[in-house]
Amino acid sequence: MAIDLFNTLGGRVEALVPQHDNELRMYCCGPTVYDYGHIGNFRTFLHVDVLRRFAALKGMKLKHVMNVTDVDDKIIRNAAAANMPIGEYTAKFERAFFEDMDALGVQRPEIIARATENIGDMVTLIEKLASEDIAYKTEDGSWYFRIARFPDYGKLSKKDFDGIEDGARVDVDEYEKDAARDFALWKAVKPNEHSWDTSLGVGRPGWHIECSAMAMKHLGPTFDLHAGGEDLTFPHHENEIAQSEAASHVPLAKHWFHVRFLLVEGKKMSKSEGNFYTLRDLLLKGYRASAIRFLLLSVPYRHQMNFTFEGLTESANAIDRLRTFARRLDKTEFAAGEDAGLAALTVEKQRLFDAALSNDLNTAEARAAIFDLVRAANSAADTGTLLAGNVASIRDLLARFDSVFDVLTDRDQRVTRDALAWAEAEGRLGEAAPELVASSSFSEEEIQKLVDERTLAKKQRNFARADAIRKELAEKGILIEDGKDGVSWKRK
RNA sequence: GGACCGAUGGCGAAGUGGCUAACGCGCUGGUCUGCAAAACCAGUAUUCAUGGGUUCAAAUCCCAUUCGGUCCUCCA
Repeated sequence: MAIDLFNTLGGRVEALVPQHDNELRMYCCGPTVYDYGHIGNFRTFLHVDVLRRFAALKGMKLKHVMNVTDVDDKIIRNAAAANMPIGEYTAKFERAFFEDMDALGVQRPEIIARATENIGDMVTLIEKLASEDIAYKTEDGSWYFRIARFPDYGKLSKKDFDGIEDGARVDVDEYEKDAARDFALWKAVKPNEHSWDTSLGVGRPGWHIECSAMAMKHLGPTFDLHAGGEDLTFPHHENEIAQSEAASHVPLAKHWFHVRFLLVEGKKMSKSEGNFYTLRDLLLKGYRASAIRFLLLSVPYRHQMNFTFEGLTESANAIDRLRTFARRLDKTEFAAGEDAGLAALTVEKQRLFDAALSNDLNTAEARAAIFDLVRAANSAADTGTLLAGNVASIRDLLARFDSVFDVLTDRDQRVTRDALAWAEAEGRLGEAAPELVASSSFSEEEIQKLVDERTLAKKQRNFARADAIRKELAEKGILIEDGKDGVSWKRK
């Protein structure tokens, strides 16, 4: 079964079918490494992650290229402000970016392409465009793309560029361009700026050219899918199409995948609204990485989602339900045999799970299928109709779910510890929630000692002491569960 | 100003012409438990922003209004 996916280019849902050898060749616009990534950035990368994981589940091979923009205006400005060479500055934030991606369980693309390491390919592409008079050089030494030479301009963003829109801003500084909409391919060097001395002159690449050059270098002139946040549709992706297709004369990408923006507490996320959060901000507030991942994935990628703190708590609770069930499956000795009804239900839920993701990556419905299974299986376990022969298929479906959602394995403690260590190194430990700092310094040995003491007290029917210990642990975020198979605990 | 998207229970959210409007969280009651927790069971929107219209039938299609969002040159 193919994956049906909305294609911005066609404006409708179309089957995603790899063109070569069942290998999905995809390019995803990556980060500009000038600061720490925020949750809006990660919503996009997380949904691209779901796409690649589900494609792999459907048996496709993956060749996923992501760029790292490590030279641009903001980088130059910020590095200068920090009095650092841009390479050192971007290395710091690139490292932080991948740490965050790891924290959220986002798989690494097969190929990471840095702009500064591919200048030569960009120059070659611009020269090719220049040879056809599509690129032209202005008096200051910059190079621009002549939009008049690319009739398809606007096909992705569905814009009609005949005439200038009312209210549209037009950059009056760049008066030397032939047309207002012509965009920069190569920017002439300015004083004290990082630059490259090339056949085009001394300067640095424009924003869009890196993606065209690196995508075609690694994936060929036409590949299966190109992804990014919704804002990139125009001008970035439109310009990429223009640059690439004007040179190659074939379509750049078959499918264009755009992830919608999120709201934070019902409003557009912005620094001035005070609702702008990096991943690290949230970790220091005590929210778990898995809850952040699950929340960001719970609303399908084409819908606007409202990111709230209440939602994070809900997601953490929902994950606890799943993890508790997975533990129950592992720890319980089920009676021999197989319940046919439950076996059939498991098959049906797997069908629904796959169908939901195949239907334009409907993560909300896929999730619902798994919760249906969990309720049915818990119920069956309670009434004794979950039998040993049912366990394997239920476990398989959970694993299938987790190969896409990746929230069952608890990596949260490690991620939070790393975030605290980072905060300490950066002198930002004061931003961390106090109970988080207290809880993380509470070792497993200490916890286990108290848990054992409580178990002993219970045996002696000293319930006052047992309850006091339980309360003490609860205040440090440790939750005790007395089960049939002994006492266990978990961090809240 | 122009183009485009959205509004579903206490909260998040699926569903886009036809069975009792998924699922998660929360809340209330019950079972279990020394008490809890976990789990299960029952209850929790006669109703899908508002007002009109089309249809045998609308949360789903059409029009208007209100509100939120994206884009209209470097923001995921």
